[in-house]
Amino acid sequence: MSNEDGGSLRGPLAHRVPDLAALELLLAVARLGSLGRAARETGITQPAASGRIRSMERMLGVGLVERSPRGSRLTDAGVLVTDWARRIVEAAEAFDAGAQALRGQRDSRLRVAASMTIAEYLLPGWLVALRARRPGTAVTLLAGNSAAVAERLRAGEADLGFVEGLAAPAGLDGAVVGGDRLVVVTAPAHPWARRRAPIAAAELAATPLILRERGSGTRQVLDAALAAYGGLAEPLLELASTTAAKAAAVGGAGPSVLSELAIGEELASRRLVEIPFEDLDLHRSLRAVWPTGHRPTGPARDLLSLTQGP
Amino acid sequence: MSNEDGGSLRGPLAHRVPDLAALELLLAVARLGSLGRAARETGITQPAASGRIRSMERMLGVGLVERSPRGSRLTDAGVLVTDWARRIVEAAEAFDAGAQALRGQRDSRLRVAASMTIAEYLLPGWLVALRARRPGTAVTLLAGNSAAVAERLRAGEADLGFVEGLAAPAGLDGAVVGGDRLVVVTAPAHPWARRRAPIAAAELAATPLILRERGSGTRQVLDAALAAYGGLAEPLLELASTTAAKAAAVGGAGPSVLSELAIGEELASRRLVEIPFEDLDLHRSLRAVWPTGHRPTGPARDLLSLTQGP
DNA sequence: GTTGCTCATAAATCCAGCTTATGCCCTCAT
DNA sequence: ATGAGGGCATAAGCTGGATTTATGAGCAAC
Repeated sequence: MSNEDGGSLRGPLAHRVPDLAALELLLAVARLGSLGRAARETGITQPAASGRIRSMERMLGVGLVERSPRGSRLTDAGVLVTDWARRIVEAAEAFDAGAQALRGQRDSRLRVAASMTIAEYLLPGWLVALRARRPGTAVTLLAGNSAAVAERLRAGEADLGFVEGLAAPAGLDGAVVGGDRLVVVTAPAHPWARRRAPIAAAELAATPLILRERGSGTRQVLDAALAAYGGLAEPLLELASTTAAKAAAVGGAGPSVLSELAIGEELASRRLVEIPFEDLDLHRSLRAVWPTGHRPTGPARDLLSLTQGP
Repeated sequence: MSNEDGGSLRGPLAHRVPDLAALELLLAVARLGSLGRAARETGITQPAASGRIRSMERMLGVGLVERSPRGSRLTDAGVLVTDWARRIVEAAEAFDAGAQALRGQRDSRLRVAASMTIAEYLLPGWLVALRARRPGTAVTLLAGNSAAVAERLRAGEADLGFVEGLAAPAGLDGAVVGGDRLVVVTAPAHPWARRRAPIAAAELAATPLILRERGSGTRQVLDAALAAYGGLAEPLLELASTTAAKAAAVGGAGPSVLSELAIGEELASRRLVEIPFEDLDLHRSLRAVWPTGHRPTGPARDLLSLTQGP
């Protein structure tokens, strides 16, 4: 009776989750219906594919593929596993698209400057879509705050920018490509999570919160909105990154106010719960921006068209 | 000038994305501020950690951490990469939680039966949250259609079930834990994507669509809703899985009607666009269910409480 | 100055996974 | 029937990447 129970923290994730190559192979098998064909597509030999699938099945303790002399089909469990695997692969594709842009090729055809929030949460998805639609478009990404983005564009060092905020920076034209909203969140165990009535603005203002540091975009919006209600109370914690603030809130340190872009996953899995509030507008626009008069063309226009919802 | 451009399909993802162990290590470095501490936490030696980070930087072509004699901090690029990496790791955690449940331990304390859709898209997140709140709860997952879920519960072979549909199956009590909605989608290039007016129910009924096979939950809901408008036209394609239907729609084969749970990613990256329609209610409830009178207790109650939104 | 933390480098080792080379099974067509 | 072809499994040998141990060097605090 060692610690071989169905528990959780018995080792690094990498020992319990197959590597990307194996997951991609599984997706190929699901799509092509044959280990051999999947192997060929993946650029390995058939025995290698056979072995990889087998070791994946051993690792998970579940049969994934039903082999037959005329092909392979997924088992019921295999269908589920394959769908879960697809999530990992999609996240990896976003990572890859982002990382490639970060690398900053010399011969880049499209130079994008974006605020941190957008670069973190939205841009990778857009880059994946752009890659699907216009393969071979080399993209460079520069991340910085709104002022830095504006500066790059004015200096001609970027072709297209993305910023969040209430208005487009001076000297730049723009188009709204989406919205963001700050939400009040707590861990599910916090008393606020059991309230039925919305939090009043004044109560929110009077409560010590977990916040980003003064100067961050999130903090500025909140400061402005609560100014009419006496301004923010002394923060409970003041942290340098959205991630740190999120982690503190998840850990139950107290209520926080964060961008809904940053906490989708946490809300879905109920590591955080959203607390309704009233009398406040914590929306902000996400804008694509470009130098006044220089309407985007070429690759920049391609990317822009991806971001504009129907 | 080989194909070493900033393109896309120059090899398997695994060659351009670090493995899970490296990504976890990066997250640990970000959290702990030191390669050595991160190494210890990850269960490897300091030189191994140093090498892993270095090879990751070489792979991505970007510096990620700034080393100093009294610790390491992330670079600007490192912050972005770390956030993107976190997405992959979270997807891997969901995979792991799901896979472990699929394995079906003997000594399981909680046996869950769920419909495919819920097992695919929602359950892994719930299991991650459950693991965080009640570590050591061993969960077994059985996936099947609504009838199979009901059967398991009545036979006492499962403690808690999840089904989608308009009403709880006979003999079972239930509670709504969420909603699902069928949406009309096309590839962005499809003429419908440029329409401004919603699709009328009659027009939708008359159009050949990419659909799941007759008998699937999705198909049933759509059939029922369109019965009043002359019923569904002959399908354009009839496919055996949601994934296949999605792939066909993304490929531009035509319009499809799919669960919004299944296409979140595709909508966000605009590989698919949602087409508004009118005069139809394509909502369906997601319910937790249990044998009449046997209100869930223990681990089942823990899981149930996770799924009920505020 | 010494202790303690940080990280980098070097050399030896070890293991995991690949490829090549087979063999068996099944189906289909001749 | 009987061969041809596609599909998968097994065995053996090899290669390379990643790890560990051992050590050195830089900086800070006492």
